[in-house]
Formats: sequence, C-alpha cells, structure tokens
Amino acid sequence: MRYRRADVVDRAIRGLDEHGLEALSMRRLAADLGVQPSALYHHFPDKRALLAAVADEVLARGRRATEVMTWDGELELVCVELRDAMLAHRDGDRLIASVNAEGIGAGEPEARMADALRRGGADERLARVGARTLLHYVLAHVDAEPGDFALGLAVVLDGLTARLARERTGYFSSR
Amino acid sequence: MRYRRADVVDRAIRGLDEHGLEALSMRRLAADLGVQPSALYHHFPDKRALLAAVADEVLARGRRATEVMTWDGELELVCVELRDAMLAHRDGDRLIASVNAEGIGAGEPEARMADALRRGGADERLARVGARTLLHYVLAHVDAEPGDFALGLAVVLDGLTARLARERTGYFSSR
DNA sequence: ACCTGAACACCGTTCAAGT
DNA sequence: ACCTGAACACCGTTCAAGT
Repeated sequence: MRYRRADVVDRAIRGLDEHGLEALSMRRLAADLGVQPSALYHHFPDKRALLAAVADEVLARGRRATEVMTWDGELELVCVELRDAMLAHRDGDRLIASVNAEGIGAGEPEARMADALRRGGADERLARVGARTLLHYVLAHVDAEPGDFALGLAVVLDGLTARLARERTGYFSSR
Repeated sequence: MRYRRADVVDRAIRGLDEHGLEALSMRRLAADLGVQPSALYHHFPDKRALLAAVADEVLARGRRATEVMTWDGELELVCVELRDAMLAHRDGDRLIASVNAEGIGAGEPEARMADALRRGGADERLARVGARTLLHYVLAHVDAEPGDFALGLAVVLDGLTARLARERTGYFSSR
C-alpha cells in the first residue's frame, strides 16, 4: 500500500477514536496502515508534527460556514465551534491542548478570538490575554455539562465585555 | 543507600529543576538515586502516583501562612500562591496541569477557590465552574508577564463578582 | 522495609537500501 | 515519492529473590 499524508492523518483520527490518545503511537499507527514505523517519517518529521496535523484536521472538520457577525457573537461562536470539534473525537480536548501547548499547530481558534476582541475595541494586550483565557476555558470545560459550560463562558465573556465598555468610556478600574 | 518516600520526591524535584519534566523518567530518577528502577515501585505504585506526590510537594512548598481574609481576597491569594509555586520549579505548570488532569492530586487550590466562592454567595454550580475557570486561567498564564497575568485574572474575577452580585439581588441575566 | 537482577512489552527515531 | 529492514537508545512495569 502507498499512502499520502492525508491518508495517514485520516487513519490517525480513526485510531484516536478507537483506542484513545495514549494508544496513538507511531508504531501502532504504522501497524494499522500495514507499514513499517519508519515509513511515517517520510510524511512527518516527527510525532509532534503528526499530532499537529491531526489536531488541525480535527479543527478543520469542525468548522462551520463563515458568517458576518458581531464581534461578541463571533467570540461565542468560535468557542462553541471549538468545543464541538473536540467533542466529536475521543480525547479531542487532550489532543488540541497538547498540540496547542507545544505551539506547533491548532492556533486558529485563539487567533480568531483575538481578532474578534480587537474588533470589539480591545487593545493588543487585552486581545491576547482574553483570547488565551477563553481558549483555555473551553479546553478545560469540554467534559462539563452544557449548562455549566455556558455558565462559565458567560462569566468570562461578561468580564471581557465589561472591561471593553470601560475602556471605551475611558473609565479606569482600580482592579 | 536506603531511601524513604520523601527522599524520592525530593530527588525528583531536583531532577525536574535540572532536566525538565520530559527527562523525569522512572529509570533516570532511579539512576540519580543510585538504585534499580524497580526499587521505586516500593514507594509508589506507578509513575502517576509519583508525579502526584511531586506536584503536591511543589504546592505545599509554595503555601503561605494562613490568614483570615475576605472571600475575594482569598480567591486572588490562592491564584497568586499557585502561580508562585509553579514558577518556583522548571515545568511547574506542566507538572501541576498533568497531575490535575489525571484527577489524582494537586486538587487543593481548586477546592480552596470553590470554598471562597461559596463564602461569597455562589451556589454549588457557580463555585465549581468558577474555581475550575480560575485554576485553568492560572495554569495557562504562568508564562505571561505579571502585568498580563493580573489583567486577565481581574477580567475573570470581575465576571465572577458581577455574577455573584446579580445572584444576591435576584437579578437574572439573559446570558 | 527496602532493594537487586533480569525480564517483558513496549516507545520514537535514524539510516542505508530498495522500487 | 514512498517504503523496507534493521538497529539504537530509550521507556514503564513485574516478579522472584535477597537483606
């Protein structure tokens, strides 16, 4: 059998769903494909790169049609989209979290959130910190009940919108 | 040489500081102690348990004297204390995050935050979600500059206090 | 109670060579 | 371009046995 990069990613996602992230080893993936472990290194320089590609594919599959939206609507949409993408696959949250922590992929949601915050009037600092906060909120609450997820998300979004309103009106908080 | 459990934890923390979390293997730790790998299994059932003990020790070393405080003061104190404890050791954030994710240890800061929120009037749900949100905020922003860390923390705390004020006055938000 | 010695069943990665 | 075969340098864990 001869494979292309995308085939390998595809099989890795299947392996993820069937056996979980811990069992997703280069050797096992190679065996699933009926190929020698070393063959994978033709497609990816190392395991991190493979996982990054898998993470990006999981996120890509979870993307919805682009719509023109208000900045806060978009912020919420990205969070829900991200959550759904991770819920669609076993250990999806751990996969995205680990790839994101390595800074080698899966950075799109965070970038989109930062953009939305800038549209909402955030300066560079608040956009960066706010996006990171939201990203990690979603990563940490994938396994929460939908109601709890929405509650916590609303808390963070409230904090952000309050801060933005203050920045716009020039009011300075002592916090 | 004969060691006690605490000696092993101690040497593991030194190894962490010297070589990082990735290099903290059972075999390497055993070699550092001048002992066979299998000897470690007299002290810990497996590597997860060892890491949990290391994480708890890192947190214990970071604890400050207990003070009587307002609930929101305590909330902020726990966050700063946690941050400082993680900053005191190489890969401290990744250590605490991984142990916490496994649910096997390092749960004290989250429990203390939930208690503080309850004292502030939060119901069980908000206490749980809020504590988890704050915990993961701190975990995610250890490497941020102090100013950015404080900004994001203030945003989340603002969101929480606003929600608590609304709950107390009986106002219901559509969010 | 604490450790040795040896083994088992795995890892990720490299490299020369094949088609 | 894509893969084989074989090796290197590691892992975590178990278990009988020693003191």
